[in-house]
Amino acid sequence: MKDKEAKALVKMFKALSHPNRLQLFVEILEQSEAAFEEGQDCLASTIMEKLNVGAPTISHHLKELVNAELISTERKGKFLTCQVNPEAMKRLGVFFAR
Amino acid sequence: MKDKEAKALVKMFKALSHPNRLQLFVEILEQSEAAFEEGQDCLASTIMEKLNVGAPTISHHLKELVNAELISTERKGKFLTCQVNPEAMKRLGVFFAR
DNA sequence: AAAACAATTCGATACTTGTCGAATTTTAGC
DNA sequence: GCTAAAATTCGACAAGTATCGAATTGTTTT
Repeated sequence: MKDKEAKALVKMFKALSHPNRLQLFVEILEQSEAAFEEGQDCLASTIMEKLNVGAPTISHHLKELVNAELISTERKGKFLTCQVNPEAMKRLGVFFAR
Repeated sequence: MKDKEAKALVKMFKALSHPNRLQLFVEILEQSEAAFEEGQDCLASTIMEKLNVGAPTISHHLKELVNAELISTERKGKFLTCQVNPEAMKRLGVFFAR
């Protein structure tokens, strides 16, 4: 395995290696799946209520997920919407398919 | 997702979230794949030469991989053999298959 | 039994990081 | 413009952890 690829994987795993961030990621994942029916839902505001942490912490965690390229975010006016990055899912899926 | 399942996943991700441990895991993974031809190879001794860390550190990292149920170990006399846990691979594969 | 080798345990240390409060920025609605 | 709401930035602190050296345990070999 190339060093570059290993680094990318480490970054992703690290991003998912904390309870709050994993939950954050799963929420976004499930929201994405449910996004067929309704419009995409926002986050920091919506999810902050589910997780028991403050806004600064959510912001920090989201940035790490983005930095690991697990999700991407988009500003929609006052809100911030999040989407799972399909590339990342595929990449990780392949890694564990042996 | 159940809390118990989330905790297990976090443990696995944390175990893979460090460069040396990921490399360790990948080495074991590749060794397992190559184990059809030859006999299973041992580790701390063999792998320690590839990774640039001391024996105590390897021992510590291996314990974490075992604790996360990503691998299992078996004593073979003086040596310690490692095998990837297929259950874990499947579990993680499913998680990213969406 | 003695020496050599593989691995583990134990403490200590340096570094990383999750969280918060306070202050700041950005956008919406009045 | 002013106020409220959503999100970000900043600084600080507590907790966790990767690594090492030294000492220890267990096993093989001579």
